[in-house]
Amino acid sequence: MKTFSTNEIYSDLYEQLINAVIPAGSKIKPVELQSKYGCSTNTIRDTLLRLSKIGLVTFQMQRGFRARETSPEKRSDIAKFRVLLEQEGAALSIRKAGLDWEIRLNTAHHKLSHIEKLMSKHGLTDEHLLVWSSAEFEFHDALISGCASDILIETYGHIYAQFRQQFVAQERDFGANYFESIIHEHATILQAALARNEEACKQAIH
Amino acid sequence: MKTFSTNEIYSDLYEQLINAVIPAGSKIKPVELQSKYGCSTNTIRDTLLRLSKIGLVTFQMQRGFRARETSPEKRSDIAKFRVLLEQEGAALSIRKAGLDWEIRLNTAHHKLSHIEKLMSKHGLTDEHLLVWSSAEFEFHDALISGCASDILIETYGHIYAQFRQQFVAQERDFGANYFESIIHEHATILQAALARNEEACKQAIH
DNA sequence: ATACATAAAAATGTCAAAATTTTTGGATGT
DNA sequence: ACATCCAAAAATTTTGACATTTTTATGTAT
Repeated sequence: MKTFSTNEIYSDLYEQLINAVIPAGSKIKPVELQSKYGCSTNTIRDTLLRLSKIGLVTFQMQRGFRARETSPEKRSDIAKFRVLLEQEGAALSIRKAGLDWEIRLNTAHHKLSHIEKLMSKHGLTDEHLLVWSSAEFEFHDALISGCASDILIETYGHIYAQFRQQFVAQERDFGANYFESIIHEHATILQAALARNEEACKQAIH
Repeated sequence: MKTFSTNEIYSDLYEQLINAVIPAGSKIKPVELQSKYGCSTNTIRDTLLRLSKIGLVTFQMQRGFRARETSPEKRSDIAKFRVLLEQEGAALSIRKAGLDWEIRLNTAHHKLSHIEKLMSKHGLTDEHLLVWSSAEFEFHDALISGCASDILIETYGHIYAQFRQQFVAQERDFGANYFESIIHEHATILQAALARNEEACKQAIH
């Protein structure tokens, strides 16, 4: 049996959580994962505590761990909060950041755009989705990366992960034009950002 | 020797961190705390992992724990971010919240105000400072409590704790009029909030 | 002196077992 | 049928020992 390093366990659980392989709200029992990863329950516990920092996992004393719950209200809540942070981060970037940022953003969009084209041509394989997933994050992360606020960037990372966790499971059936509109949105954001137009960018993010 | 329950260990460390008894940036070694709390190093580790969720403690694999670092830049960063969240939370509360919220906010301010009067009359004992500390949080928490966004409230709690951690150590020497102005600011915020004036409230928070 | 390699010490991480707490399932009585 | 109590099972937490990694100290060569 393959043995996992602690970091691999962390990454694996992370993946499973943001892709809702471990469904939102479900209980996570160290004993059950122990055999899968070939380690002690303590190591799992340790890892889950670390994941609870991002908010993917909730923890209560004597009650163990759960994948963070979801509900229509929570999804709306997290989506709005994400918009708030991204708007602020983008606005600050537009105001403060220099050429480095523009390049970084452009590069990230280029990558993302490339994958999105592939996906709209061929179907949506799980493999594509995974690559797209990280490229999409990198784009949004690049967008706010010029804001000069570490705490905003850090928090955004957590919120983005939770956003994924909450939505992926629900929105499995992307309509054909769902992707088209996403692609268009990304382009609009890029355009507004590079034009240094704060208001247009905020609008586009929304 | 007194033995501590795990929750007591957590609370005690929490207090020490936000009051900079454990100075920002300093290393935290489980082995050293073990004797103080009368438990195994693993229990300390566990507790520190939980504290890292709030951001009071940073953790790196194989490098252990530290009280979160501070610097002028970081203080400015966290202060700005706190303002952002509080402005948004207050604005949403003003827009959405009902009578309950007004009452809660009023009550919190009343308590806070009471303590602040005591403090400006008599000096600043450490004991007073502790009570004030929690009353101040309750006021700001009440202010955003009507925003109907759990994730904003949760995040604000973390940021507020970090804010305390970063500033308490630095600003030990409150000038006499420092407190006067704080008292005035709280009153201004309350007034604007109850008048349902978003812009004035945002201004006051700033 | 500085840099580098190495050995000793300290700190951190992992484990399996024991202690504690919560949950489950059934028996009893209302 | 419903609630309550109890015992068994399961899950969680804590522990102390052991393995691994990092840090510190020491000695050697440039």
